[in-house]
Amino acid sequence: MTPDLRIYNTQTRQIETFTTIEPGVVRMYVCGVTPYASAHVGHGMSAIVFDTIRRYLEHRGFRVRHAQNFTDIDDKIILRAAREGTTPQAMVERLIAEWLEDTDSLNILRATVYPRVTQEIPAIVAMVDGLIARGHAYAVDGDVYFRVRSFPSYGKLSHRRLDDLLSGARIEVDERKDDPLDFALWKAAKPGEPSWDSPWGQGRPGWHIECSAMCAAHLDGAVDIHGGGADLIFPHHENEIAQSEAFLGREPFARFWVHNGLLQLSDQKMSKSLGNMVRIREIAGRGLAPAFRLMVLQSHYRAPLTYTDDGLLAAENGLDRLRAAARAAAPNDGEGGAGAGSNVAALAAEAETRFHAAMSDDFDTPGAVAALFDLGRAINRHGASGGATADVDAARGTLRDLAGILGLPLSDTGADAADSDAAPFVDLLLDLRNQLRAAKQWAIADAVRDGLAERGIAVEDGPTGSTWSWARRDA
RNA sequence: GGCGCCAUAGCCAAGCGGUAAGGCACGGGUCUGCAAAACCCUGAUCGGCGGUUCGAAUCCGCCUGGCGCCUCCA
Repeated sequence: MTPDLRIYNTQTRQIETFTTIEPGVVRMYVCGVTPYASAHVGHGMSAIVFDTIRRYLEHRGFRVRHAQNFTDIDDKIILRAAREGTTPQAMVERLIAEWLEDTDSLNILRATVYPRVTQEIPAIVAMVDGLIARGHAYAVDGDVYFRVRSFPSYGKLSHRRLDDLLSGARIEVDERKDDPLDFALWKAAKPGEPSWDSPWGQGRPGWHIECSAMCAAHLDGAVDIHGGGADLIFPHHENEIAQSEAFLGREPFARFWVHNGLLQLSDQKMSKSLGNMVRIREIAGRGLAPAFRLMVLQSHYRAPLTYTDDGLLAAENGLDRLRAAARAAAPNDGEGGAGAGSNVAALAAEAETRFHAAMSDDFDTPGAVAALFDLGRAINRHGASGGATADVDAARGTLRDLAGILGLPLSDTGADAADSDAAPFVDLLLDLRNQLRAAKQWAIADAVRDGLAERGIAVEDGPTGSTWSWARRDA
């Protein structure tokens, strides 16, 4: 039997049993990106984390309504577009297309909807208007600010007190605001900026309001899971709560606040503003996107993870191990003792149980992955020992299925070798080489293997014949 | 200054009161013409000091060292 699903909630700081507003349906909103530069691996980590959560929820039988926004208008976009001599719209379109390519490469399922700020202006204006009407916001010179003091529970997500925030002294003082902590819902347009009509004049939305409006428009106002990187807890998510709950007049706006730890690069947060980023397309271009996914999954989603190239390559090696174990047709030698005793079927069932126990416990993907590796070893151990090959095949199926839940495809990477234009020629070379081997012409046979290796083709000799595959690009 | 997180074998990383998962790398074996793969074997008492407990990596306190948020950020 499958254990209850338990998830850590940032707001309560506790692991709670997961329940939904509507039975069988999960409304999940994950803060997306502001497309003003290529996505880096930190964004990739977040996308992988929430994609894995979504996949597991779906595996558990939930229908997941997954919304991820694009903040397609803001200061940085305007600035960057101007610098590049293009329009904000053109740049945004290009980068959104890039984002979808990048997330595809990481095997991220497409969200149910990708709302964009610029397409939600009426809903945003309506919400801002409603907040003014309820006394939670006020307009000044074309700007509109949320009155933080009007929302008594402000700070409940990030566990801050207003007085502590004030003493931070890093809040710029704006005389026009009633209170230094008040934040913008609507910003008056400056000359030349993209802008929209509103009751307060030409302008555009503030940073936080979009997500509230989109949750209202696309997920019926309240959500079961609201996610994002840990750096969004304050002020972004705190402000979202204030806006949404003040507007809706009820709580909670989100039942589970889920935040992933941040990816670090050389012991420092990776961030677009710091410029210390590694782009997703760089690793995808090296064929290491699946390895990156495994690297992320081998650490708990709430813990920070340091990105290193060594770590990435280590994950690739581990992934190869899983792929080999899952490969059905490979009649590996490896006549390990195996023997009777434990049987694969039982070990597969055990791995599955461990997998679900781990995933149900606040998405402990490292534990789930460990179960996968153990199952892989059990398969390899029994693989060649004759016996119940049907059980071994079934275990391979279990391994592939469980890995699939994590978004790790283990299916034959050998397929692309067979499809390659070079295949007939490589096959011919291997055929000739095996004739040489039969004649014990080792030196020439090895020269062929070495020559192929130099050209990126790895050859392996097994008891039933030789196989080849494209070696990983670069290394 | 305020709030919070982390510190486990060479590296990465689980663990949530009962005597340390998993991955990578290293070394020794088996198999192999060789190589590769696979399998087997080998390694930590959990940053330091106190405390609570029959019992703590797991709870509490202090210290040391990292990091995050408080400003745009996944």
